[in-house]
Amino acid sequence: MNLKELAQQLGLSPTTVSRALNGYPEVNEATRERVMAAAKRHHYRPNTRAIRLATGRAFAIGHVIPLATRHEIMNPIFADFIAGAGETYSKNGYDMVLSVVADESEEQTYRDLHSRGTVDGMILHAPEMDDARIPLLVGIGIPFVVHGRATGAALPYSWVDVNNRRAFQRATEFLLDLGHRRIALVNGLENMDFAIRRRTGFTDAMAARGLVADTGLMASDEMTEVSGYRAARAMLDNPVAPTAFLAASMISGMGVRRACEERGLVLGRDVSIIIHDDDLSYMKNGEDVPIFTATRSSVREAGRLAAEMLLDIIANPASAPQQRLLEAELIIGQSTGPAPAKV
Amino acid sequence: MNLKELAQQLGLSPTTVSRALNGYPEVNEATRERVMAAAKRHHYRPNTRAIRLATGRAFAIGHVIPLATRHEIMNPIFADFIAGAGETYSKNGYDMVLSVVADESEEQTYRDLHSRGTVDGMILHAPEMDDARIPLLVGIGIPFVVHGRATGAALPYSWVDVNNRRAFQRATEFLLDLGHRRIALVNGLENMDFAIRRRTGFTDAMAARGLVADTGLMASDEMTEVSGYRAARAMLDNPVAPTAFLAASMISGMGVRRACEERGLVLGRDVSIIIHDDDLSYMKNGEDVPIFTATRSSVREAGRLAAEMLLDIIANPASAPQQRLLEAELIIGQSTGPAPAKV
DNA sequence: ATCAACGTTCAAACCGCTTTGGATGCCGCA
DNA sequence: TGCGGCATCCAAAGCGGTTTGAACGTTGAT
Repeated sequence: MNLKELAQQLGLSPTTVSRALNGYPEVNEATRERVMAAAKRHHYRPNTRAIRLATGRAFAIGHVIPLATRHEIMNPIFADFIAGAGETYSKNGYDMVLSVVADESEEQTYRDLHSRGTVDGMILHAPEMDDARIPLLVGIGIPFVVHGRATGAALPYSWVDVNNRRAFQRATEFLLDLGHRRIALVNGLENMDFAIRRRTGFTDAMAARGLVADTGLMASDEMTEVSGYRAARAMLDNPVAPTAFLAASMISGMGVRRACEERGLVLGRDVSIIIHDDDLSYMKNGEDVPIFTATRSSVREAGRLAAEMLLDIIANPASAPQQRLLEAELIIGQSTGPAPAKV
Repeated sequence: MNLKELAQQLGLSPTTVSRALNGYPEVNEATRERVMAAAKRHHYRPNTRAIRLATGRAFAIGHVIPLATRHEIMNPIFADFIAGAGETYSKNGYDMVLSVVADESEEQTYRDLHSRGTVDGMILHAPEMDDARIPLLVGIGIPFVVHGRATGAALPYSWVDVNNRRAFQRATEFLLDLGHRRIALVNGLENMDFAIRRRTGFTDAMAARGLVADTGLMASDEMTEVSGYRAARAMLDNPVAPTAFLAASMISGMGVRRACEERGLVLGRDVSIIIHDDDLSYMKNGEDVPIFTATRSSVREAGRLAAEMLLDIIANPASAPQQRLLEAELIIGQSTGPAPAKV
């Protein structure tokens, strides 16, 4: 059943039916109700393809997820971010179109998504320092929101981010207050902006106490269980092993823990671990009692906020770029304790 | 730049330009090249909204991801499955539209996606026993492929699945051969079809050796780290504790491991664990040496296959339903060993 | 009684492409 | 010379909505 047929059924013109259904004021209330009832009765659903062509809008948001060619890793935090954003979209009648692309064809994907009119806006994931995609999207002239920030970006743009620097600064201070001095950082890939900020937070906090972070205690890699494990194992081999670890995620933290436990170290006694907890639904940091001491910030909530911001920008294209900085909460768990006394 | 403008530039009709670009034979080769060159020069991209309306096809596939209302868990295996499917779609010029919906509004989402013409086909995720969505989609008459199967479905349908029963049967036999008798199953939610099949594989293997699975050693819950931990801890409290565990996923397996290590049990010596490994990119089961003994089957590959199957069905609507059963590989890792001698 | 204003409805154009059903010109062959 | 067949191109009619501009009947004010 399409609009024309429905109009015919009702003895009305398509114009009036369309207006009745879309809440335009110039239609008699009695008529509107008659139309609404008939639409419901016949399960009429306007064809999105036609609406999109007629209105010139896509009612869809693009998420381009880069698949690092080298390791082909699909970062699991995307899953929760997307769940959050998806909530917002469905509430507002938008679709989400997801492209998972090898990062060398990423730029072309953005261009196409826009010039072919597939989407009205995009979310930019996993920004790097001086990220080239930001000037690209600004140049293209399509509304977009970055999940994260890009240090060095010259142009203003909209973003939603966690205060990564502050989070890791606080975490480091917490460990320093517990007496730890040899603190290791098991970071994400440092071409990622968030990883740079976390490192800064870490080194700043160390410096504030007159300490320099040992480069041998700073690793940077994809945030997987295995890489967390490997990094921690190597560091524990260090002649002066660290007494505490900062891990970039729940998952790499589990790798760090595995390395520690393999040596018979007891968490919170022999060694301390603080992770950053994205509050992933399938990877909760414990229930009432957190497994890890953590800096926590819900990535799903970030997804919701970024999507809302983007829809707002689409609705008000002239408005200035928006920003939203989320503070991470410091959760005290069982994985931290006073630095062990020197042997 | 749209088709009409491009045609004007070239002094041709839109018809000819369209045909030249789409490889129709009734256009002079010289003309075609001229058109192609001009299209490239002007960065012409046909508007997808118009193509979709004109052809009556969406060139898009819908993935409806149910968000269990109770716990709102976004299963992370979706991420890798989608990465696999996404590869296939981009290769074939299809978009992926993702809806993350509370499961009570799932049925309506399927209906809408189809009747509004947003997608040409769908992938059905996480089928349950007697899943109501299968008759729904068959009734609607839209091409679809199920990732998994639904025991009890009356109508034929297309699916891609892992041989879950066989995988868990083999894993159980492996443990039995190592001398284990008290084997625990830390399963996924048993309204999920795959979990039922795994349990069957487990109990069948036990029965074949004249053993009955102890119901106290069978847990069923969401596959999170915490629930794996809790289940294992409870089982280890059992007067006759299990000497081996079968865990439904890498993640719940890590919870099981945590519970074991908390008791000072050494993996592969005091206790054995076998997991099912979906070969998730961010959660590899070790590198050269697997962490866990596991039944492995790449969910990303399943995504690729399901997408290919679906596109094939869309291209050949009259064809019979297709099926593809993938066998899991048994990977021997460090987490299993002979059953400890009775004390 | 006249006419502007209003409320309500409609015909037709339009969005940007595909596709049907010719039209045109040229060639070879009878 | 005439004509069927072929290669090539085009005008126009869709696809299913939205939106513009106008028509029509009523109403109220003058």
